[in-house]
Amino acid sequence: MNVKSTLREYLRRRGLKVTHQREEIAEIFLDSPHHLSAEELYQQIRESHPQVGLSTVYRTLNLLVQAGLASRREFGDGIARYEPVAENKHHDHFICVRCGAIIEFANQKIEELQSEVAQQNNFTVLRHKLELYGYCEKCRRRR
Amino acid sequence: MNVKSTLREYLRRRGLKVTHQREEIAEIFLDSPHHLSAEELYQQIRESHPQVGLSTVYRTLNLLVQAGLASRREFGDGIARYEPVAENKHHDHFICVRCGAIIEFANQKIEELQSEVAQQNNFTVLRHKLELYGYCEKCRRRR
DNA sequence: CTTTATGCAAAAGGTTTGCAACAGT
DNA sequence: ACTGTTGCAAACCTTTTGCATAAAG
Repeated sequence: MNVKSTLREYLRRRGLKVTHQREEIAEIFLDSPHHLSAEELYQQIRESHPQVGLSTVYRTLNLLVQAGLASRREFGDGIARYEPVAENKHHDHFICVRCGAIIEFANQKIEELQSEVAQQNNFTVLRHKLELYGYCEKCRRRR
Repeated sequence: MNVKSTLREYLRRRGLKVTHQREEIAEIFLDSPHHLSAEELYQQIRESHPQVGLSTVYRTLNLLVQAGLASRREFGDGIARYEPVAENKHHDHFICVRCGAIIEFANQKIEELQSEVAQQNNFTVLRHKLELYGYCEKCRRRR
């Protein structure tokens, strides 16, 4: 709902149009588990709105990314995933190499580390991605 | 050269063949700046060996990854990059969002952080990727 | 000789785009 | 009315694959 109104504002500010499709896609995007691919979002949409096209899903996701409301990630399988940009809730990802589970975690020290490294190297850091690959709790036992 | 001999061993151990193409690709892979895409490697190869096909480059890169000699990375533009796996020299990446430069850096604290987070969440971490996105030294001035 | 690799072209798979019909402002 | 958007199909781009030929062991 917050994303929806922010998107509306974003669209109006640039003379773009607030369409049903965009609103629907934004809504489903919000209510879904994180790390949705375009195809998955498309399947969800078509349950309630069978006429929506896959291209519109892609176009709207790109729009959300441009508006800073979504971020696009690639975890190495060639399929892009999108997730809402939560204002104050940055998190990172653990990816299980055995079962493929993607688990979020947050760690305060990462922020410190980030600015420290940035200073050392004269970078201005806008954002970061940290991914840990290994075995999740279940899979480490079964290994 | 180390990669080349390790690759040779890897191939022999599984009854695969040591071909000119594989040796050439491994060699160029070594001598090149990091973060090479398959296409870039292909262009390099063809300067000295115009008969080599792009599929062979892909196949050999996959081989190198399977052998643990290369790692495949995706930085968000849909093109996979490959880099040699340096045994004891883990590093991470800074990506400039303005000029696209990819700069490596290393930070010891990352390792500590990693095991800490792993413990907290009951993961077994095999490897990690940390990417910082922002402005590099040049671009932050010109901004 | 037998088996695996190569190069080419074609296929795949995800994502983007051209265009005529359509909807928002 | 005007301008931007949609859905469809086709195009695109990177990566993979099938197959006949070539090279390695």
